[in-house]
Amino acid sequence: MTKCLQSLKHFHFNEAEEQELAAYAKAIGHPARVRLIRILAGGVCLGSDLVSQIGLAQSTVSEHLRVLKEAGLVHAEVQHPRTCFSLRPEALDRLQALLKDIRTS
Amino acid sequence: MTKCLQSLKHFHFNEAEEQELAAYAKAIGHPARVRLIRILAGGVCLGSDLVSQIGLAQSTVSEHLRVLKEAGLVHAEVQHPRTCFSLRPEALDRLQALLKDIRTS
DNA sequence: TACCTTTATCGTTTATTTGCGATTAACGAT
DNA sequence: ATCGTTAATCGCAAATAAACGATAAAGGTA
Repeated sequence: MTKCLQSLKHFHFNEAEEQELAAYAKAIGHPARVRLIRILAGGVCLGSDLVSQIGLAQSTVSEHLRVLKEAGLVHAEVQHPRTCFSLRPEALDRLQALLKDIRTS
Repeated sequence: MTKCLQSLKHFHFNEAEEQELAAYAKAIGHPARVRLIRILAGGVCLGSDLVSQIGLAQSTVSEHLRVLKEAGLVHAEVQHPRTCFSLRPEALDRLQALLKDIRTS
């Protein structure tokens, strides 16, 4: 009841970390992007292969990959005319650390 | 390069788990909801206190709480006229497990 | 130079999300 | 029975996201 009011005083919210966590989560918050991440967890992959694995238009997959790139979860290395996509494990590490911290913040 | 094509064969995606992970992530994917979760990680809290902690309208906070409830991350116990909100740690456990599994799926 | 392949971007449509004020519902207390 | 308090819901506007087809860009190759 008042337990809450007490503990609130001690919060010094790290707004930057909150936004960081929210941004990661938002990027992962779509089934197609979860699938992309899972595929990439198995190793690097060309965009065209990702497109054929996922039942979505090439432009749609490209957009999902852009979101993942922007969030720092995925890396793209262009080797014309292809692009080699890979997961950035540090990003997942970071996300897991943020999630863990949330429980003791 | 072809590494991807090889590994793709072995995937038997668990679509249910993908959607589960995406749903959790989506719910967390907003700074206000991250903050709500962080507050609740410190203990149960009344809605009115949450509203005053977050600089948003009561209806907006209520909606964010609804999203978190719907995702199973938060529990609400009505004690009229108040409601006591609390975190559901099992949900965070589950989310962390799903995230961990993503790397070895 | 003119193709070919692959990915990114554009333009559009539709759906979802966010945020707010106003209202309603629920019930305990007066 | 009325009042007060608190949270949920409604109705709306604005912003953002999702998806697609079409087009463009970027280089290698013939």
